Amino acid sequence: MTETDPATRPGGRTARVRSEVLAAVEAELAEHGYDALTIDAVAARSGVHRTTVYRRWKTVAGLLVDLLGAGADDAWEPPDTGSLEGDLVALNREVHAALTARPSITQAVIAASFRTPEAAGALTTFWQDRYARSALVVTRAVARGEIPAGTDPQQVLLCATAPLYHQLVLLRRPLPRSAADRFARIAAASVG
Amino acid sequence: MTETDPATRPGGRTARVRSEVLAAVEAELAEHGYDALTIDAVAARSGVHRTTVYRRWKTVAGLLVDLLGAGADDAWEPPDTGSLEGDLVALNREVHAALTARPSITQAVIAASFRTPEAAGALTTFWQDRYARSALVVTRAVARGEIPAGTDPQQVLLCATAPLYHQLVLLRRPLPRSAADRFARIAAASVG
DNA sequence: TCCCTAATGCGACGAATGTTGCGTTAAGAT
DNA sequence: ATCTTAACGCAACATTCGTCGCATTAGGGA
Repeated sequence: MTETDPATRPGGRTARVRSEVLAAVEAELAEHGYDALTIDAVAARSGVHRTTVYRRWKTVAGLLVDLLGAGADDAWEPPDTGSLEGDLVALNREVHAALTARPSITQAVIAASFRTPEAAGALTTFWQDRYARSALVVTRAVARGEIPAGTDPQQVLLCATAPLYHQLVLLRRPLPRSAADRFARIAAASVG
Repeated sequence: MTETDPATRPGGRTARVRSEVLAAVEAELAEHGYDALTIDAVAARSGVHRTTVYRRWKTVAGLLVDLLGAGADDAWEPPDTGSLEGDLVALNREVHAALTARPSITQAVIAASFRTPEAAGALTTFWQDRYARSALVVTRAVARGEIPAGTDPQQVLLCATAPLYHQLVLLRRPLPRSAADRFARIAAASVG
């Protein structure tokens, strides 16, 4: 099952083109932001022809989805600090870092998700996976007897991370990391 | 100071055109959703000429911003039920209703805010105003001695409403109204 | 090394999008 | 009732976006 489809050629030039294009996307994102992220601009910067980008990625959203996938860590695991509060604080700091990075790929993909269904699908899949894995911090806390059994993991995680997304993405206002920590503590206390 | 700019003509035909166009926007939004919301489609539906729409509203985002402004209630006040928890529950129900309406103008404007800066500005202004007014429910609770003085209103409000936006807008998953109530209670308890 | 063909490059095309100049209509002041 | 001109209608134009057919390049197996 390790064999690849013989009709495809992922090596050599194809791989080089892909990395060049994705690098161009990131650079363009850093310089001019998501608004100026055009297929033509990416193609021109990468030196790859317009048609090639259109054929392989189809849309701007496709480019961002690929970039998100390339950067995604399949081995990602939620932090394990020994306490629910510590875990949530660490989680929130990851989210905070992802949303305040410049350029923030997450922010760009969120913006793209409002344009094409594929980007929206990719994003919800990504988050669904992340939240499913993160549920571990809650079940561990239950196992430790820290919080009552039957606690809904999704509710705790939403309570912790949602304010960050809302403030930084929708309200578009700055949020210090200390505030991120505070929301994590509130979420932990809400089930304590 | 009640006199209007003599160089402008808000009455008669101009007003009629505006209402026809905004009605077309809402109808188009209800039928085909935000994706299909094109200047041309709106113009064709309203019977107004393309050029007119381009000149007065410039972009799709401009149309939605105007629609948001037309629907905004300047006399809006936060609910006053007598308790912080009751107020927050009522507030969350308003947010929940706005986000689950079909079509949801709020959802459409959020989508538009990721395209053009004007829409983003209009939205942040709108929310800033709403959150500023909503702070009253917290200060009232402080005055009643329900919660300690010095409580940050913004933090409480974020804690209550953010999960709704996150789940319904970004995660794109359904959220029953009972869950909205629950998040309001958590927010109230976090400062109790 | 040679051969097959997937992947890319290239140019041209059509469609959608946005702009401009000018004539026409009607709001509102006199 | 008359006049001025803001707002609108109209058509032509420019630009951007996405697609298609065909030539060229280069992976990777024989």
